[in-house]
Amino acid sequence: MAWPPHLPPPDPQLVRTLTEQQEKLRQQVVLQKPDFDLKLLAGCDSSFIGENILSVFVVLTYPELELVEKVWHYGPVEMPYIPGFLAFREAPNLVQAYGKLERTPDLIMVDGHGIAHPRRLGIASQLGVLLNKPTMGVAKKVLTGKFEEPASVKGSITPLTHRQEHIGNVIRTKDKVKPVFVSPGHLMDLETTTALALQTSLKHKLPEPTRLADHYAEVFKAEVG
DNA sequence: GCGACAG
DNA sequence: ATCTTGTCGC
Repeated sequence: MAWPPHLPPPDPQLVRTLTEQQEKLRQQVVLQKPDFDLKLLAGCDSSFIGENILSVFVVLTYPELELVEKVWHYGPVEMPYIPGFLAFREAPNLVQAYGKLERTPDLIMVDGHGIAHPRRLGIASQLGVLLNKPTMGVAKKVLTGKFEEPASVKGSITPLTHRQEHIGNVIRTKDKVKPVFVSPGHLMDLETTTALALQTSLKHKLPEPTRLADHYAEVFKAEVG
């Protein structure tokens, strides 16, 4: 994979190392119908402040979707952003934030892709393996694959495919608003992932877990900075 | 060879 | 992700 024109050219040696690590983690990813009885649903997101990263985790009840907990962790960013290797930059701090939760969620919705990734290991999948927890990815933009624009009415779904594989779905979670790209991360399947993304999308484009994590990332950011 | 590229 | 102005609609 090459890289966007506006981004600093990644170090070839670093990319080689990270690619090897991704392969090992990818082999641990499990795609299956989740076996949990969904009661607590978490959402996570990160924001940046200079050389530091602020990661947030929120936990909501299911199916009520009431916020019951929110935590954050602030630390230095060790890795540069390289398309396809986002997890190496954000996952470490997300794991630290996750450790601060008092409650144990049954599933985590991550801001980014799951297996809808060039090597099938987006940040949602990688985080799932690191935490040994069911995860699903909800991204605002496509990274890999082809798709048709879903109809403009909420609920419209279109498949995201890559190399003959159905790696995710493009979902219109709100009328006339750009769709989101969802894919299973770990210990999840595409069907459940798609259903939950829609079920938890209320009056906004993003499902509640991810939307609230995104929201509190801004709130905490103001408190920290 | 020419694009495209999560956050 | 972040920077950054005005503008449209509920």
